Amino acid sequence: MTATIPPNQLASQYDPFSTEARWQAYWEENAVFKADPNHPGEPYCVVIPPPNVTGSLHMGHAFEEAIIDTLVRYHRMKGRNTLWLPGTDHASIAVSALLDVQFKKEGTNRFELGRDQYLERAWQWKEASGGTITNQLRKLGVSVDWSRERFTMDEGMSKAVLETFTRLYDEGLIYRGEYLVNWCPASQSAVSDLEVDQQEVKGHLWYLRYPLSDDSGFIEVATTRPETMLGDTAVAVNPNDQRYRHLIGKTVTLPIMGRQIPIIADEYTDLELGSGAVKITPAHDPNDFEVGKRHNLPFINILNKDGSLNEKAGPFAGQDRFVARKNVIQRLDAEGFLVKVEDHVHNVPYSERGKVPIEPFLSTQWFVKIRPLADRALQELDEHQSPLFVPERWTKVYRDWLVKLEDWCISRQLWWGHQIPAWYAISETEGKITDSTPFVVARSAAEAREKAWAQFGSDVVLEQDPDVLDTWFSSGIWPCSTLGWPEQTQDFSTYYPTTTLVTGFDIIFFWVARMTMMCSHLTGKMPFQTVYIHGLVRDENNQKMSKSKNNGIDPLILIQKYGTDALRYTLVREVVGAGQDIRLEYNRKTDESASVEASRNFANKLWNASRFVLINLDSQILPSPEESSLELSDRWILSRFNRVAQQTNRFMNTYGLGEAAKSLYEFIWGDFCDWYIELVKPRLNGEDQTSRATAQATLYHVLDGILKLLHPYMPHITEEIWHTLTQAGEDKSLALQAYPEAAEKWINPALESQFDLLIETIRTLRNLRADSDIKPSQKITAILKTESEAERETLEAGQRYIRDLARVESLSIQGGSRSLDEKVANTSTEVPTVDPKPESPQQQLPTKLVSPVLIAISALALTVLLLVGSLSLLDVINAVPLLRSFFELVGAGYTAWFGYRYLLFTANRKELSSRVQTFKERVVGERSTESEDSSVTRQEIVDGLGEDLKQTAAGVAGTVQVLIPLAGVVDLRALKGKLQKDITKLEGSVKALEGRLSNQGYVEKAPPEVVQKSRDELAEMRKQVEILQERLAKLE
RNA sequence: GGGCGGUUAGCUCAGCGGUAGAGCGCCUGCCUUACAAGCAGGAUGUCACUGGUUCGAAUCCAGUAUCGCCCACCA
Repeated sequence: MTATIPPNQLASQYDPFSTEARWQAYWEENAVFKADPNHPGEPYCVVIPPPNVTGSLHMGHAFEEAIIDTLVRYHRMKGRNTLWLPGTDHASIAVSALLDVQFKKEGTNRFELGRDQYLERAWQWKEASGGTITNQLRKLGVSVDWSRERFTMDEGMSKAVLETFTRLYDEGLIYRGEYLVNWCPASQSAVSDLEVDQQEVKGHLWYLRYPLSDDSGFIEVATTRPETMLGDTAVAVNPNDQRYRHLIGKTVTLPIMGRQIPIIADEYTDLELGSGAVKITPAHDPNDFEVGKRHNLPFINILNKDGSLNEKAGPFAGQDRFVARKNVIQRLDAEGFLVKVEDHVHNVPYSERGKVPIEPFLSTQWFVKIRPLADRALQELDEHQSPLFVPERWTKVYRDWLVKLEDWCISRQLWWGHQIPAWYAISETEGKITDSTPFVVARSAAEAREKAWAQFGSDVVLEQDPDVLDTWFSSGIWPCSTLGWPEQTQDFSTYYPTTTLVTGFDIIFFWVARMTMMCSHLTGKMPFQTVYIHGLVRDENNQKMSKSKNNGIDPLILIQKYGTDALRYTLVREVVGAGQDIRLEYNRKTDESASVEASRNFANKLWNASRFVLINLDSQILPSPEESSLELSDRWILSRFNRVAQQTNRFMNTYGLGEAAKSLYEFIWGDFCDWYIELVKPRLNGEDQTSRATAQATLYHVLDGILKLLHPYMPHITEEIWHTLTQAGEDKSLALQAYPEAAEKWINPALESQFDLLIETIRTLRNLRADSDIKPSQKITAILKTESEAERETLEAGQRYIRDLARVESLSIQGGSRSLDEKVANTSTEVPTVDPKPESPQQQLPTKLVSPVLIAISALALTVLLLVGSLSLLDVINAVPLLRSFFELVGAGYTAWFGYRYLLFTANRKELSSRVQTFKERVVGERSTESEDSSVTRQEIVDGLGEDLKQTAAGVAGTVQVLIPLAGVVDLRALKGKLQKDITKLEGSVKALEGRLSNQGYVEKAPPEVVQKSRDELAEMRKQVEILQERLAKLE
């Protein structure tokens, strides 16, 4: 498995496709993620939110699995005893609907087929296509333990379901009874409250008048479902309603049906609404059901299971509910009972799966008595903050729901699922299951027989309840049943309770709450410590992705285009802490996504950085860098590395996956690639073997750490590179290596800020060069000058770095550091050093007169020193003999001039200028013997060495002055404009700071360190303004 | 009707009391022997609005607007 391609033959573009497939196969074949209960470390267990076995992978899965896998891989590398358990659920209603469609095509239906044949076909279907979703999960690179894969209808889980049902029944927490349920006429089954969606529809409000039975007039009622009047058994008014008080107790004659129904008083009736009187249909409306119970009204069911009206509907029997609605209205209108019709927008409950309006329907069903279970969950929440929700705000949502929760209808009139383990003694009720047929609940048919014999004698005839359980009943025990419960297996004792449940907010009620209620009741322990709730992945228009809108974005298409790591990284980096919805950029015409492409580019960047490291290593295995030989840049990257390791760990421990992903990106690209690799290049090609070896070791060490840090986010590419880098054998996987911990001793903020100054200095130089029209290939000499002791030290410490970078940037840089000044001073006895505070150089530089000769000598000495310094230090210059290098001579000239003008003093310019003239002549002389391009530029520069030579481009970094000669035909006005703009901007900041510091309140009340910081900043900015103004003046 | 979340650069989003940030896009210059899926540099903001608290508010509080989500039995 280990990559054996020589590093210099690695492709310059990363190919995620073959790589990802290879490592996915490797992980699975080698059972890298197989959990071992005996593994040391604190257990870390996640059970997968089981996708529907019918399903195929959508973006929501990709998002969720990416989050889980990142967490799981992280904790595995942290040494936890890790298990991520995969599986699917049987999705009772979804599969039934799917099979119904299939059978309809074949011209049959489930009732014709019969239960056994139906189930046989269902299982065939499951075997054939149930693997789709799990194979797609594999393409995400999920680090699950496939050996522990479960299905909610497999043997063990079915056993757990039986155990749960019988136990809850024995405890009186499951009961059978006749209640109003949500009936889906499409699937012809009851559904739970949660499986009902309210949809706003434009309907009508029909006003009807019911004649009082004593012919003394009418009472007016309004309804949105007029056909239900056929089942009315009362009219209710509010007891405090003066208008109707006298009618209470009287009866009305129900139109069409002709039966007399009472006018009753009930607080439920709203005085303000409609006519103030409301028709009561106890068998077809949840409120009316309650009213009916309170007043002992008859319950008249007018509906069949398929949504048509039954014989209780009189003349409308057999008609579909919506056909009947029209006909009832027509009849009422014809007979003068319809008062008026208004347009009316209202919410209609729809069956989530069946996509048709549900009917409140009176039927006998199985229910879970929810209060004792919900109260227990509430107690866990209130007393033990269990489970802990992340983000915290979901706690309230969860809690509120538990508080108002009502009994849960768990029976479904379907066949695919767990058949309810209740056996009816049908011999007691003439061979039929009726509402009053006695039954026994048992774990098996044999046990049922035993129980029934004891109760009804051995001639009892038993029939199992035909209904199945709500899918969520089995999903509700997923965390315990998948781990072996009710058996006390080693897995169960080790990994239960699980650590974290990761899921979407839409599933808190469906699943999370049911797990907390059921599992805690059954095992005495909450099923997980933490619930991490993520947002939704929205489409490019910020729309929720849904089948009906057909706006889903197929993760597999993006994976094919950019690779799994790229998609995963994109999704995870968008997570950030808050659990917000994320929007995925996507172009439907081209199937492209800019944000996933950016992640793909990041993978490629890492690939190429690694290629660079590999190419530049001598041997594959390197020891850690020798501490004593570490250079500034080495220490800097090590400091940054350890800081980012610290951040990553911190973020991951608080579910800040997005922040962690972003900080890694910035470190890898912005620090490691952009700076460290660049400045290490000269060392790798240089003569200094110690420096070279140190750079190599540091590169190796940091890259190795980067791969480990990034592995949970981009598992495939990191595994690939890591094997090549370390030459680890097949027995090793990066996924099982220890995650880097931050070594605090390497984190050095002072050094990092030193480095920031250097970076800023370089940036200033680059800008100056660009502004001065100096081509990248041209070598120039620049002068850095500072009056701050700290900055001077930084520049000195960074000299090597600056030189290295200068080489890369084709800059040759001379440092105006004290050590050089001292050397200058040592060359002549009386030469003053730099004035530390040249407020305005012209006036404030030392005015003490020194012999012109000495001045000249000093200037020359300085020049030579700098040149010699350059020679010994700069490879650039090695390439060309000293005096043959035209540009360096120019540089030398400039240096001399600068040295004269700014670094030394301004005493006798004339004298020096003659010396400079000498330089000029020599340079010109040299030039005539060499012909190089861009001679115009050179000519100008050379000319510029004389008296009309004044102009330099200047910038500041901190208060370090950066000066370079102007070259070529430069647009002075643009240059000045730029300077002026910088000054204006700075002056604005100065003003703001001055304002703040002159505010007594601020100075007195703000923390001293904040005030001091402001003072320092103000001082620096003022200095910068001065410097820039000075430079501006020089350009005039 | 209750509850929750969002409103910051052209786009997607971080930041959540001390001088406004990233990625993408855009502009300028570069095929520099890790990477053009790249390098260097650059421009861009009444931080939705109005008040308040504070020495200081994008950040905290109150309200408004607006977009979105969840829950809810109103005939």
